[in-house]
Amino acid sequence: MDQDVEIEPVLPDFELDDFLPYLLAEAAEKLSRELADIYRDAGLSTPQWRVMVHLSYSGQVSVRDIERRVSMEKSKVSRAAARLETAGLVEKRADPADGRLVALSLTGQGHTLMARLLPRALEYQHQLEGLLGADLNGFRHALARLLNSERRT
Amino acid sequence: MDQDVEIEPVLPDFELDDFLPYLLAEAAEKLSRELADIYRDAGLSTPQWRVMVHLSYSGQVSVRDIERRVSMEKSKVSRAAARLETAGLVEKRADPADGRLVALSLTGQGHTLMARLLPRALEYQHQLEGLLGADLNGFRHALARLLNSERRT
DNA sequence: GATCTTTTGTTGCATGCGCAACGATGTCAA
DNA sequence: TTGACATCGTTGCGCATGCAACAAAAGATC
Repeated sequence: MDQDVEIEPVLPDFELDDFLPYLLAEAAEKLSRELADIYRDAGLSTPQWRVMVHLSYSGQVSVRDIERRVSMEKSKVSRAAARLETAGLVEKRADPADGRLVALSLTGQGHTLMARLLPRALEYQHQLEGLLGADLNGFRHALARLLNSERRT
Repeated sequence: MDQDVEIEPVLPDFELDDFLPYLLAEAAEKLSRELADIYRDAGLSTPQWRVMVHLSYSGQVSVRDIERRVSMEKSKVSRAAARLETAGLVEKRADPADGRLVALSLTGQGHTLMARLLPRALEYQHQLEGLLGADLNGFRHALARLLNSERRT
């Protein structure tokens, strides 16, 4: 009778607008784009921005330190650092204690730049916090849970 | 006296772990990575997955439709669709009404694949919802606010 | 000390991306 | 109908990325 009719299983109801990984990706991309408006004028790419931020409050660190702390591939960090050095914003020296390590630090120029950019980044953060209002604490709590959770499988 | 001493402005206190754009980016990347475990076995890339999801509940659409709906570059959609067609998961036909449009739709094979993958994606979603617990509503609310907000400056 | 392993940072290579340019089709106005 | 303009999808190109391979340095083991 209907043996040559393709039986297509019914797909479950899937609403993309309710799907958390998708929503989170969209929101993250939007915030990243808006934040980039702050440092793009200074000629910084996103990886370069992250390295600069890390150097701003961590003093003298190695590539490996940044890789661990900011979860960037070490090759990404290495290339970002190379360009920052060329731009005169970062200084690369050999660690005297361990020859494998590279000691990255801000130059005076880099320091001056971050003194200009960081307040604007913080202002943006305050804007976001104001926008979230009463949901801010729950939001932070939820993010922390997601970041610290382990995959069940 | 100290006229040749470089005066370095003090950088504002900036804690990366409290910075919302960074936290959001980290969480989004983590969830995306975990979700990818579900569809990577099927040989799908992330853009391909998004196209498949959209086709799963939108029926027959054009490249432009997906571009608008899923906020992917049209070139990205185009290439993803081309590979999905090669893989036999998606069918590309010319829209009879408008020759410029391409009518994308799932093949039987694509339908079968999504019938297998979508429940697993939903299960992952349920895991996340369970993890967030009481913070879920606030979290969703906050995400909606961020996504719908307009840049002030 | 000699040898093997581990760690650190850079580089080569293949791949995917965004952007612009393009051809093809459709729309509008005169 | 014709010509100017808009829209859609693909493709070429430059560039960033992730991964693996690599050299240099440090550590471990004997």
